[in-house]
Amino acid sequence: MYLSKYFLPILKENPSEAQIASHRLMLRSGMIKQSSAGIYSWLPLGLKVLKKIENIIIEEQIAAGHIPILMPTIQPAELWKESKRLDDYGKEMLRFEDRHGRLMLYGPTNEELVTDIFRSYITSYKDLPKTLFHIQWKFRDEVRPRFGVMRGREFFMKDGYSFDVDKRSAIHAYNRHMISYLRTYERLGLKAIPMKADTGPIGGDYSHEFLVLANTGESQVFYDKEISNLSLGEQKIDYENYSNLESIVHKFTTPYARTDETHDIDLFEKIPEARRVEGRGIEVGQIFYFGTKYSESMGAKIDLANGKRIPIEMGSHGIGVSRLVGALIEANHDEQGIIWPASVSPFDAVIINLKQNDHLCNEISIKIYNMLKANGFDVLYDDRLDSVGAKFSSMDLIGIPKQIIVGPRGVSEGLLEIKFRNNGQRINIPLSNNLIELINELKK
RNA sequence: CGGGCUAUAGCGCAGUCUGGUAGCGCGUUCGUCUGGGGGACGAGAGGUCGUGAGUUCAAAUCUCGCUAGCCCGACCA
Repeated sequence: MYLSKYFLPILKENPSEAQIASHRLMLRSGMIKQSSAGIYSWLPLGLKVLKKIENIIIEEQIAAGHIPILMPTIQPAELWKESKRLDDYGKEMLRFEDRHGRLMLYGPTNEELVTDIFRSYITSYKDLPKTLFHIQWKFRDEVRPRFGVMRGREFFMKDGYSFDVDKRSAIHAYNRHMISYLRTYERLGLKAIPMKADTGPIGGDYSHEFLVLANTGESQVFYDKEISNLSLGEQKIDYENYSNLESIVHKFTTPYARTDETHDIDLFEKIPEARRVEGRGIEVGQIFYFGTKYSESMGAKIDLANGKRIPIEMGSHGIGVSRLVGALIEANHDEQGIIWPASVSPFDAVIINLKQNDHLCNEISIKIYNMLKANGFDVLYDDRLDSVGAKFSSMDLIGIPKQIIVGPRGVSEGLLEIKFRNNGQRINIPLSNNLIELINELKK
């Protein structure tokens, strides 16, 4: 993409409404534009990141055996009457009437809708287990939206719903979600810690929130340092294997890790002092096994082999996709701007032409651009006529991990320069005919 | 939902107290120069001062209403 042909409305000054880094940087780098309180348009750069995160989530959910669907944003209120949540939800739920006077709502979540789908078709234990998920816009009419996309009213969320014949199978679904989420966060370049969450009236041990450590986070967190050293790494996961998943989940849920909601000071103080960590975190996901809460009230039942009819065991599992964009920036930025992890960066690399009037620099920049595109890289070419400083600053701001710098000085010596956004290091690369050295460096 | 604050050019702000020609920086347009960290000079364009009423010879400025947005708290993925 030639920058001169793109739509990248960068702001030089800080918008007055943005208080925290991610919000400020998303506005400045032209990723989003506020439409009204807590509601945003996603501009090209922001949309690219949002879609990259979404794709990683989809890949990992499919790898875990879960099935994508898409449910509507607008739901009929009748379903919520059935589950008895219509009144419980209060003013957070945006309600309105259609032209026939039927009460509708903009969905804040989809348990009712998905349970309705399931009960319409599934009647036998032979059809279970199944997990359906979708990634869709949701709306919660927060009294006080803030922090940009981290606490908007409209938000993009992955929510998955598991349907199982019994508790053992439902817990396996829970474990699949735990592990597929851990893998997702790792691929996003984030350290997210599963923390024991409040299960409310249902009780039990089967709810975890995933928190990204950041001092702007809204939750107070307490954990054993050991848990932050755990990672799935490259290990292959067999999502069908009950005991294998169980042992991984056991490993990740044994060390103490809780938010202030479930914090137990006595347990916390049993951890050796050197390993106790207190901090703040941003919640980027939650998994929850809740048994027959909705299947019971909404009549989603199956026949067993022995002819008995029982309500389906369910769980719901969510990842805040749009919120993750903010969380990623909170975790990856410096004074100059955003520093994208390669997996979610809106572009793989940017070519900065330092002398836009120079024939040689132009020729070489264009050649690199075409060559990289042909090799499958998504490259931004900063071909603006702006001064060098303006180019460097704005490219640092938008945070592309690798900057390929083409300037008269290097070109005259037959060299290109790559600057790495994360550590500021620069290396020289010979300017060869096939650019193989450059391509290899970008593949790293 | 309680408490506080703001609204003036695309963005950031001054002007409001003490009513009288609407201003600054950045950006933007044109031209010349410049070209390894938001460059220089020159010339332009751009505002019914959030909105409605009132006071006044005269309102960005004073009064009242409304709307929108932000901050603290309660709440929340």
